[in-house]
Amino acid sequence: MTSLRDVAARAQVAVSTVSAALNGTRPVAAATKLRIEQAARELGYRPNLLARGLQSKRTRILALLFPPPAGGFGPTGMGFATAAAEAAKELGYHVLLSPESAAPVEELRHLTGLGLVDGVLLMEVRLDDERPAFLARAGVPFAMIGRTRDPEGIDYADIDFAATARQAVAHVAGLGHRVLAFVNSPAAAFEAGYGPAVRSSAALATAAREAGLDYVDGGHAGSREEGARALDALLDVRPDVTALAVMGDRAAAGVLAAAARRGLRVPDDLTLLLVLASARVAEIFHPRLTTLEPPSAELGRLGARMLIDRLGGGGPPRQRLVPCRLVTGDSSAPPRTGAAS
Amino acid sequence: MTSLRDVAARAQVAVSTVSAALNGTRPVAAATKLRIEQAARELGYRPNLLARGLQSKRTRILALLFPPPAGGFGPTGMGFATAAAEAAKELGYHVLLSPESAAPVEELRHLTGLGLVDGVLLMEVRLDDERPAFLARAGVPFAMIGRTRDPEGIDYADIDFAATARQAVAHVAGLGHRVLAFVNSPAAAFEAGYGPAVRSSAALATAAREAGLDYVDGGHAGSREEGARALDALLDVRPDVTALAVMGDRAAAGVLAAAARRGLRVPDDLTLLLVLASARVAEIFHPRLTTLEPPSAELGRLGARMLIDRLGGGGPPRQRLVPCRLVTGDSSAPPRTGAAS
DNA sequence: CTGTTAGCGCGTTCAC
DNA sequence: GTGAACGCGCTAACAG
Repeated sequence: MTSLRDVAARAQVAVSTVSAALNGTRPVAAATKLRIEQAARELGYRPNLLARGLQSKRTRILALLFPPPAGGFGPTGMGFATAAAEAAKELGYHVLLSPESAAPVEELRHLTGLGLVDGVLLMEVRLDDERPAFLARAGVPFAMIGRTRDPEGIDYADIDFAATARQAVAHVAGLGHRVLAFVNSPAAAFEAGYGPAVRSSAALATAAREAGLDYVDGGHAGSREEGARALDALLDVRPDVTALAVMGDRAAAGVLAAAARRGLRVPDDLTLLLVLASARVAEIFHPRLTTLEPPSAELGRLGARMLIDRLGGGGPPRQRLVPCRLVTGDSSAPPRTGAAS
Repeated sequence: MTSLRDVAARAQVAVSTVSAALNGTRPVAAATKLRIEQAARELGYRPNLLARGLQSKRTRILALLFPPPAGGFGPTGMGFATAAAEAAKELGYHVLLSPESAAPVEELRHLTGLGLVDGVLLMEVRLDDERPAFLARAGVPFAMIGRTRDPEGIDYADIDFAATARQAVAHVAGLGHRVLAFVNSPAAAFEAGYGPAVRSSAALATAAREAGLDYVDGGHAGSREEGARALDALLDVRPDVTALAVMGDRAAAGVLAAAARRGLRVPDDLTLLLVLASARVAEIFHPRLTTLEPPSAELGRLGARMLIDRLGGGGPPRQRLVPCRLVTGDSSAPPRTGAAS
């Protein structure tokens, strides 16, 4: 562990001069500066982050809070995390992975009290999330990936559900469909106020109406079995549905299975859209599903950048909405003529 | 930010006494101790990790190194990370997420030079990985999730490929199959010495031989297209193959598609096994695939524990192998009588 | 049993 | 342009 002092000794200068030379805090003669840099290089000097943080009150460490394993999107969580960590690294920051327990606020109080992190990045934000309120009150800088019901004044990056829904509707309407149904994530997620669950259905309904399509609520499903039941229930009531969006890969698998069981072929008899799943996952379905891929990496990056900018100073809150990417698979096609009543 | 001094002032004692009382470093009179604890509670005191780390040379922070996004297992990476972070938290440690760039060793040199982390947890270890050697030389404590070709003397937790392969072979042999083929991950991964790719095929071949089964090398595939081609190539040469293990979900999707195209039904005409994919993923296939689910969470936990134990003191290196869990889906069945020549 | 002192490695005043 | 001194919050010596 070579320290500033070692470098100073080797370069024959005072410690403070080395600090100044390396940080550019104050002017240092070119010659001595060179000597110092050389000495630092030879010794493989690395500033001790702890000492620096202790002194400067800035650790350049961000906490990334993520919920218990089973929650929400699943695989895409990793996308946020790695992208955020990478973006942070580019800006000279580190990311601390903080798994959340049952008592998120207590957890946060503890974590932020340690003086270890400069700010917090929130994932899986619910509409009425209590964490933002706590952090704001505690004066801890933070940003959200996702957003609360009323996120005014808070930095966040979230999916642009409205644009995404319009995209989806345009896709199916362009193919000639007149009716769009949607099977949402499990009721529990919806009732918990989980953003994507609540906003997806609302946005799809609105977009469909605006485009003159008939929107049908296909209920909720989380498992394969529930997905199958959802399709059955849906078609029993609305046999005129020719296009269906599904949130959640397992539910989609169930829908596909139930469709096959009913003798419906995808995409000939039914157009299927996966909502908020990666193209990688959409591709393992048969047929390959058309999907609205969430911009996980982009959101992670944005979240990290926003938070770091915020640490740097004031400025108005930044709020970014990014639409999903429509990746066309083999599950979309024009409706069968005469399928609708 | 309330500090030790504040607590000391409030409790009318010296700073060092507070430290001692809170850490149990040295005996403190019960009465004063109580007073101190009360004061600390009232002030909401949290020890500053930076100051503590600076003094004690132990930050209680672990770095979790993970490779660039696209690599290896994919989704399961998150399993390692969250489990490791949770296990660490239970033991009073934090986990720093460190994305790895193209120059892993330089990266490590930098990271460990910062004095920020006590130890390093390595993921996605290759057989001839250079990182363990560097860390050992640098005297940085570390543990691996996965293992090198010769991991003697190093702490690691890895998949028990031999046991997993025996399990797979027993499964198909128990159904009556006599021939087992294996489509491995992309050639690039194999040639890079990526542990799971290399060890899976070797273990399956050995296990098959021991059980008296015929083992057939089905080549490599990473994408859906490659998976399809792999099946075609395989069956052209060995039409007697009735059981097939595939590593990688996209490749498996291709195999399934190619099988359908050839008029082969799964599981009636072909038994399909997914290797090293989560049950969650296996479930979205149609039919539900039988899978060997990697013990990601368990490995993450073990890795974190081992590393922390190592920091605590010496002791012999701990090396743990954990088999995958066989989750039976709807893709395994007895071979069609007369299918083999 | 408790208080005083020193120092972890760094940045930042100040004098010079 | 440079150096000496102080303090960030904490732990670990040593006195008392």
